[in-house]
Amino acid sequence: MAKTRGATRAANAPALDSLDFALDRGSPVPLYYQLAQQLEAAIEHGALAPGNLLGNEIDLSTRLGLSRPTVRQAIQSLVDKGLLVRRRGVGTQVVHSQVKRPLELSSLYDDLEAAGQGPTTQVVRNEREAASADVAAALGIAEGGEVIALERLRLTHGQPVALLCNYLPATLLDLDSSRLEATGLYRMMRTAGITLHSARQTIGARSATPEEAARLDEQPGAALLTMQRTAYDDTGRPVEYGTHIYRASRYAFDFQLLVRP
Amino acid sequence: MAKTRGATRAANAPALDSLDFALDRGSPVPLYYQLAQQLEAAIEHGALAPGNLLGNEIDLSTRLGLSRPTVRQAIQSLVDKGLLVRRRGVGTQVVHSQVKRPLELSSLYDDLEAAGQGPTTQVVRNEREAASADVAAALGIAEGGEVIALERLRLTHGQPVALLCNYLPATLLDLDSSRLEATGLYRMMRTAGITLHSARQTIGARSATPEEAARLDEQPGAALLTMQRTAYDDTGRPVEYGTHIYRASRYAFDFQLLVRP
DNA sequence: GAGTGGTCTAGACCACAAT
DNA sequence: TTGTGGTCTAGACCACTCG
Repeated sequence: MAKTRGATRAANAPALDSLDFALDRGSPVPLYYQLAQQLEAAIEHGALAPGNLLGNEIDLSTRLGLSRPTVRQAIQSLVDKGLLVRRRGVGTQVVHSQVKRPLELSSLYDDLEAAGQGPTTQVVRNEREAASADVAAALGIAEGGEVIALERLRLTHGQPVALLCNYLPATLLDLDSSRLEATGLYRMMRTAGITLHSARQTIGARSATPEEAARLDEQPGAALLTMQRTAYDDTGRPVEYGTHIYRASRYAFDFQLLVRP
Repeated sequence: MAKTRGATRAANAPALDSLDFALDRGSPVPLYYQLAQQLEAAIEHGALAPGNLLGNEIDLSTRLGLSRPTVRQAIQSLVDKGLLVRRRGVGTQVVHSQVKRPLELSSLYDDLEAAGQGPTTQVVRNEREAASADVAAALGIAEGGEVIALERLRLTHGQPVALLCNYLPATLLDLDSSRLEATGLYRMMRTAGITLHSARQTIGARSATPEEAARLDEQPGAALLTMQRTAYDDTGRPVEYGTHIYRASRYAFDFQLLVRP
C-alpha cells in the first residue's frame, strides 16, 4: 500500500521544477521551438520520465518568462509528435512509452532523408524516354511526353536488397548518376528547390519472375515486397513516380502511426 | 496570352469573398473548428479550387468577426491535413491536389474505424491462454501470463482475404465472438473506453506454408503479405499485438503520407 | 515599399476532472 | 470547490516575398 502510494506520487510529481531551460531571445529560432527541443531532449534523456506531469501551463510560463500561448505552442508540438498527452482537468504528462523513438515513417524516410546513406546504390539506368501510359497518368503528363527513367539497385553489405524504378518529369532537374549514387534522389530534389509535400503509396507482394530473381540474387518464385509511390510537391504537382521491389528475405517496412484524436 | 492572364488571375483571386460562413457562437463546437469544417467543405465541394488564394488572415478575421489567432488556428488545422499550403510573403492557397481525399492511413484504418464493415469476419478462435515469449514481450507482461488469443478469417465476396491473429491482455475487456464479428475489434475496444494513441507496424512478405495456403485458398508457396502490429493506448500501455497474413493476390496496403515541414 | 505569414504578449472566460 | 487544459481576444513586431 505504502509502496503503491509512493510509486503514484513519484509518477505524478512535476519533475520539471528542477530543470532549467535556456531560452535565447536573441536567437532567430523561435522561443516555442527552443522550449520544445529542450523538453524533447529532457524526455529522451530521461530527465522527464514516462508518466511525469509537466506542471500547469500558467506556472510554467511565468517561470520561463513566456506567455502562456507560447508555452502551449511548444507543448502542442510535442503532443503532435506523440511524446506528450494532455488531459483536461488533469495535466500534461509524458507518454508512458514502450516506443523509444517515433522512428518517423521509415519506408518514405529511408528513401527520402537518408537515401543512399548506409546502403549503397548502383545506378543501372539513367536516361530520357517517352512516357508509357501508366507513367504518364501518374505524373499527369501526356502519353509519350519525355520523362527521366531511372533504375537503381540498392545493396547492403554487398548484397542486393531492392530494385528501384523511378520516373520524373524531364523538365524537373538534371540527374547526374554519380551524384545520384552519392547523394540520393530525394536529397537532390530538395537541393534543387523541390519541397515534397505528400506521397501516395501502395505496398503489396508477389512472386519473383526469373529475371527479377536473377538480379536480386533470389530463387525464382521467391516472395517479393512491392511498392508503388507517387510523390507531390507543395503545389500538388507530381514530381516522382516509382515502382520498387524488395527482397522479402532482407527487407520489411517498419513504421509507427499516431492516431489523431 | 489573354487566356493565360485570365487563368492566372482566376487562380490567384481570393475566391473567398463571395463565400459566407455561418459561425454559431452559442454552439459548443469551437469557432476555429466550425471555420475549419466550412473551409474544408468549400474545398471538397469545389467552391475553393486548387491554387486559389485564401486572402490574408487579417481581412478574413475582421470579415468573420474573429480574432486573427482563431482564424490562424482554423487554417493551421487544414494545413496539417494537407489541404492548404502557406507561403510567407505570398499567402495561403488550396493545394493543387491530384489527391482527392487524404484517404487517411488505410492499413490501420481498415482495422480501426471501419473494422468489419464491408468485409465479413469469422471468429475462428477466441480463448484465454498463457502468453508465449514473443507475445509477452510485445504486451509487456510476464511470460505465461494470461492473454486473450484471437484468430479471425476475413473475407470479401465470400473469398478469404486475410488471417488475423491477435493477442490482448486478459484484463482489458471481454470479447464476445458474435459482437466481434459484427462490430470489429477496434470499435469494441473504443466503446470499452480504450483510446488508441499509437501503433508500431512491420510489413513484410513471405511464401505461404501448405497450411496457410489451404486456409486462404491459395497455392503453397504463393506470395503473402505479412503485418505485425503492436498498438498502445494514450498511457503508453500495450493493448494489442497482432500477426496478420494477407493474400497478396487480393490485398495491398494503400495510404498517403504527409511530409512534415 | 507594401503585403504576407510567423511569432509573441497579457490578459479573459469556459468545460471538465478530481477532491 | 479547485485546478487543469481549451478557447478566444486585440493588439504588436518581425522576416520574408514580390513588384
